[in-house]
Amino acid sequence: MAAKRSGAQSKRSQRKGLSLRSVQESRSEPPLSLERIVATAVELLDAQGVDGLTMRRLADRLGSGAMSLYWHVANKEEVYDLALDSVLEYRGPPQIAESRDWRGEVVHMLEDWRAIMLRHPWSALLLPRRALGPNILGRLELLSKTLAGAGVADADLNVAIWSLWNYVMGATVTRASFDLSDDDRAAAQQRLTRLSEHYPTIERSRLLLDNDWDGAFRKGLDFLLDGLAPMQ
Amino acid sequence: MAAKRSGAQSKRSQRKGLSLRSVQESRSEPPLSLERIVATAVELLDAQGVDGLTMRRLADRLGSGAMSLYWHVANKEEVYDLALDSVLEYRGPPQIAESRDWRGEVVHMLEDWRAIMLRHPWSALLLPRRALGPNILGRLELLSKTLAGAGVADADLNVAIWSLWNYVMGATVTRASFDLSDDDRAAAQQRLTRLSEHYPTIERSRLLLDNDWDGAFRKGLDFLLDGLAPMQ
DNA sequence: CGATTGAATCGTACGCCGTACGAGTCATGC
DNA sequence: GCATGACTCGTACGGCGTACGATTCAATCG
Repeated sequence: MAAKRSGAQSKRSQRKGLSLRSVQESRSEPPLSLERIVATAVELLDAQGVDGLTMRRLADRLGSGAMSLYWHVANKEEVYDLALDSVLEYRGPPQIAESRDWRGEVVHMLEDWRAIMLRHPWSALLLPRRALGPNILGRLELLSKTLAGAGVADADLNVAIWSLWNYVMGATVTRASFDLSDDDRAAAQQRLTRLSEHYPTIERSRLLLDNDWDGAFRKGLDFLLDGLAPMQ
Repeated sequence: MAAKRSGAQSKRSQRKGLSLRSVQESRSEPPLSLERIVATAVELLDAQGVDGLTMRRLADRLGSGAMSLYWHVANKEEVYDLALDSVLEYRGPPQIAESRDWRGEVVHMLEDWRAIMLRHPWSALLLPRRALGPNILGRLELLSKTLAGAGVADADLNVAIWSLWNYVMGATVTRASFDLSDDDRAAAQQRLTRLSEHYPTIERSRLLLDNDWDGAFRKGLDFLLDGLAPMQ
């Protein structure tokens, strides 16, 4: 059915875990490394979008042959996985004491999340098609812990988390898709105006045009949190 | 930047609009038509997923040469666009009188929407990357009209609509992505269990495992609608 | 009636993609 | 000095989207 993602392993990762150093010592940094590959992949994705990333281009940018990548990485899918997860690292909010303002913390976490994905629009399109990496799971865990700490019962936790996650994902994906099609902002506006000509209510509310996306995101989030609050 | 989608036109659609009949008359139905192409593309997408659709395969299934498709369609992107929009047709709820139970209507529309996209998981992955087709816009318009009819002020309409849309999109995309990676349900469970080992709260809530997706969707939706209600 | 047209089909070919395969390089430890 | 194993990469294969031009065939017109 879908893509198989199970058995794939880079030759590198098949080795147990020994002997990382040796080559490391040479003067000018080793031309290839997983870190450099992932970082360059992110650069490329930022610059060219999801379809702009090809193994050959990636290798070119790294000054190596395309096939050299496959020592460090099992296949292109793994590059996508690593690039996505690498961008989603999260160091919590200032982290003061114990469970102060849970609502503020949740809002902060979710806005940070959204901000990242809007900064890297490809990530919003990629995420639904990739496995959950450690950073994504880490964020989910943190969200769960915060809500649980705020008193949400275990039974309600799933509803709470999925509601928030879904909302953020939807807002991010939608927004990113609008950004994507804005090759030329003015032309896009025109196109949308022409499109919404026969949709009077959409037209009247200027739904597709000058939205205050950030404000709308916050308001919807507040509605959800209002609904969630009685659960604690 | 992103893909250009502007100038593309099938040779067919460049012709004004005359002379549709002629060939129609031959005995065994004409081997190719936009309708057949789109319908077959949907079949293929249902069966093989987003990446399973290729022009050659599509043509094979239609018993024609690959290049013949390009008479009816400008390029592969257009096939995606048409397939997506074709699946999203909507005939409203029983449509009784004027603005009865607006909340019930909204819930019905959104659950129908979600149901479709879960029935065709590829559509959830496609939608964020495609332009808004007439059926999608039609659904948005209907949603807007219902909310406006329920008394939501124009100023609040955008927030209301985007909140709901984002939530539905997120829920759909997330759910579809879980379905996607379930080549083998049992193996997937195992993998998720192993993954969540180091995420105690996720583990405790069994967030990734036996969720009542439908119920959770309804509850989150109710929270949103509760929040929206005061606007009317 | 034959000639012309234009709708529709399709074979071939090009440039790109991911990656299998195996040969090459080179530092290390015997 | 030789074997080993980490790492790099050239070549090649099959598949992709699609540009281009030849082909077929029914309708139209003189």
